[in-house]
Amino acid sequence: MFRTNTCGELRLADAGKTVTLSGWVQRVRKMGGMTFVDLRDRYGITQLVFNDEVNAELCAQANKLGREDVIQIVGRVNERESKNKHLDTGDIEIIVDVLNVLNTSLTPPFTIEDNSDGGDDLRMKYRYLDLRRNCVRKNMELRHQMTMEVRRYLDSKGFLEIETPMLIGSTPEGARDFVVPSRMNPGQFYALPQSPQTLKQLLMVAGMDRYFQIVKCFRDEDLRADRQPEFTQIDCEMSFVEQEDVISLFEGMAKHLFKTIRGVELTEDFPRMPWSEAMRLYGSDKPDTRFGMEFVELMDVLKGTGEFGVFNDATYIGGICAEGCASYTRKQLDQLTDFVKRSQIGAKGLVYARVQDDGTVKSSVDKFYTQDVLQNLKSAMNAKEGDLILIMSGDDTMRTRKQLCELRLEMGNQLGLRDKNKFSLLWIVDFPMFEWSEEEGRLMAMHHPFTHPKDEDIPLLDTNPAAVRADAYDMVCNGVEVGGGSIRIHDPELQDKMFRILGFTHEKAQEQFGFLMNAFKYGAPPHGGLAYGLDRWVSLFAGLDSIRDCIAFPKNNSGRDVMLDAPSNIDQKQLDELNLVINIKE
RNA sequence: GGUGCGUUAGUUCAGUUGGUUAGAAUACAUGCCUGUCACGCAUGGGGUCACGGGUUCGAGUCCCGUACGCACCGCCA
Repeated sequence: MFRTNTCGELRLADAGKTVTLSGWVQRVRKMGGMTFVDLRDRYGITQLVFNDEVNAELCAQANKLGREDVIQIVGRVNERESKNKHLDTGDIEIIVDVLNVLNTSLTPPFTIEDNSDGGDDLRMKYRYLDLRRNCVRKNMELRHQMTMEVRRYLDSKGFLEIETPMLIGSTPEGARDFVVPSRMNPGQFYALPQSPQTLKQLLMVAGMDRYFQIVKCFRDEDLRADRQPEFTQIDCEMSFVEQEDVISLFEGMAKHLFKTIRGVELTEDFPRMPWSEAMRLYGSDKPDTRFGMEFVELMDVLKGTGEFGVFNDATYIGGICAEGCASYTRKQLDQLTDFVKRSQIGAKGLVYARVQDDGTVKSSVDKFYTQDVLQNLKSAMNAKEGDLILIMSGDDTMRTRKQLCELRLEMGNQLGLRDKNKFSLLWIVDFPMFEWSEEEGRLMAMHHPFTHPKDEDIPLLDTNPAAVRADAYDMVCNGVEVGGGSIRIHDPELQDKMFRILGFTHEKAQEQFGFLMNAFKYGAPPHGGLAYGLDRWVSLFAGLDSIRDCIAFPKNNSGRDVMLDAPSNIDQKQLDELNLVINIKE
């Protein structure tokens, strides 16, 4: 038997017992005639004691131990003379009688401690060592607990967990597919699913009226701190439901997770915000509502009321009010201006106005406006003495709002309004059905082509498709899209019409999605669903900056697994079998 | 495809205006130490300053390019 107990469970009550423990050597402290060893496993740390006077040979053996050696010991649980409050097992120690070295370790490339000295790149290369660290292991445990609670909740609601295939057909609509060559079908390829979207709809046709799956999805797009090429969705679909049914059931799941994982009881319904409202107030379809600072449109106040050409030429002028920031120095304001001018935000400039203690407004455009106009600005912004008004303008409303959104988030950061322990959830609803793609020169589905238009907007499909809204909904928490879904089209004719608007010919639609439209001809029930991003949920609950930290073996920024050194070249034999020729352009 | 920042000891980093032998901390090794728990003390080993080119009497330091990493934009139905 390798162990009678774990390294985290022995307490004062166990004093006197003879136990066997196995684990990794965290640290060896040699005190001369006495040696202490911290023995670690995933449950905790237990201190081992070796005494030169009691057993010189054993103590000498302990002195030779190195970090991360794997050992097994037999010894007696002893009450400590001086207790360690920082350790759960800090009241006891083990007086060792037998020491077996099960395996030795090279000196690890970074220290296996909470505050490791290792950088990200190195940690990823030796991820199996990184995972030994408390803080990383805890993320894995949290992830496990969350998936368990998800299964518990959905099972209690009658959902079936059904696996769908990983090798499916490629669809050009949406993200770029990862593809897998087929040996048995020369020249043909499988694709890895971007999501099991069509498959879960087919399960609805099959009568599996409540389905879920905790499932890997694959998208061959560039990575970010919150985006991995393979990520995990909690994918769900239900039949005989309307938008309201889906929202309330999955709001229930969010509440269940908050309650069971964070101990937070959310009693209120999550607010609903139409997409157009989110864009108007926050310039984003995933607003961080932990703080206010909503946009105020200022066209009426500032366009044509003064000699400032930038505003007079603008098609959108918007402002935010930073409470108590009138004391910002010139340097701070210049830094904010630099922030919005950075190429990624790309604004031309920033206008600011301080509300001074005497109620007058002092702005960077004073010479163009009368104090009366500036007072109008103050009241439009609902600003008070000591506040700072920040204004951006442009000739592209969406673009300018997006820039103002970045500024708002930056101000939120500077003012400490984005507290990781505060959670602000809401639903964004009434998304537009389509958005115009400059690149493709056609309308694209904003959600996906299977999304049901709002019933009252269906007539607009023929006359003004750009104005059609969809039965689509996203759940947003702290500025992160944690999930989204929609009611789907179950009428083959409506689906066909949708494809036509998206620029598919009937033949092309049949070729790519014929399997779905054919299935719809055999009695498809009304259905809809939602998918939560598991990695983002775990990150949110763990307070992580990157989803990488809650994934056991993540990819780096370039989509590489630096531990496995994947992707890699394959043998010519493999290429031949697959009828593939490598042709890399210089 | 693009923007910004970075790359110096095993590791995390510092390195002044371009100037003698490139430092610190930590890790590692050795020794001392019987109650430590970030133990302490002493000693020691450890460097292709990412790579290639350029400027210069002289480059870790300045310039150009490449590679890699991170953050972001585009992209992500």
